[in-house]
Amino acid sequence: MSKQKEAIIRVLRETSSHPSAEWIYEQVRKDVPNIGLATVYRNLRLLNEAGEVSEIRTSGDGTRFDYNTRTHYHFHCDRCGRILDLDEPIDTTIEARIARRTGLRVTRHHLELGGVCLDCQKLETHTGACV
Amino acid sequence: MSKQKEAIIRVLRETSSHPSAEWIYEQVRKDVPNIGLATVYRNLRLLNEAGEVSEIRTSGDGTRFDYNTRTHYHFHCDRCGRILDLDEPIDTTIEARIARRTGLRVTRHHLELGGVCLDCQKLETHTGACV
DNA sequence: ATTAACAATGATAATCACTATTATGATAGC
DNA sequence: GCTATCATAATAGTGATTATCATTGTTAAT
Repeated sequence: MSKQKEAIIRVLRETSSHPSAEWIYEQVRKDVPNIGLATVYRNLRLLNEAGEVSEIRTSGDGTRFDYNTRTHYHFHCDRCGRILDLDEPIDTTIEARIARRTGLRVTRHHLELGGVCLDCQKLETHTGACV
Repeated sequence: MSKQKEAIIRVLRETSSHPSAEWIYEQVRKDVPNIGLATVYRNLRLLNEAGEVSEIRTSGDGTRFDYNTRTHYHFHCDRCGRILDLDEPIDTTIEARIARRTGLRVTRHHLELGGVCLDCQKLETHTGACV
């Protein structure tokens, strides 16, 4: 466990957002100024393979990382690109159900909702923009 | 509507797979041999913006395209990368439900299951590979 | 038919996110 | 102290996608 890896985990743990590798890099630089971007990518990949973080591939923006590896659902704002956690209850039967019906081996599932977040809706009202 | 755009749509309509831009490019070249790769990308982007095709961003493999723009759910094989359509019934209430509960404006949702497809499972048996 | 206006193309350069390479520095066992 | 090991920093490289731009259709008016 290098100080770089530690710093990356600390950044991930202390944010409730779902940051990109680039953003994580910027934050970690405050702790470890001469860290390389490749180190961030490498450790994020290793952490993902070890199941300590999970990758989120969004529609439109790049790859994001999540310290919370338990299955949960996401909302993606098409305006600002932010990802929010939803507290929608997890469908615990769908993987087995589809596996039984189709024969596929199902090991994960993810639900993504999309639209406009509260902040971006407020912004519309203030500016009078019509969408 | 150029003959290039037409050919791209034809390829998309005639395949049940969820092809990458590169694959579409290879197919369209049979019709329009000297089409440029950039033209394929440009038209795919335009078609997506016009809502005539939809982009699928997978975990691991690149962007895929789907001529079917009606909401439906996908299965992503983590071995071969193929995407299959599921005939799981669509949850028609979730968008409104979450919108009501959270205030978010919800305009779309997508469910992705992941695991190992039938072909890749067969392959395991034949080779005796242990996963 | 000719021209003008304009949209779409093909070729290629550039960009972006990410990965491989390589030489270096820290750490631990001998 | 010396060497093996491992993660690192720096940088070059890769692959997918996008921007640029001169050229080529395409259409409409003359």
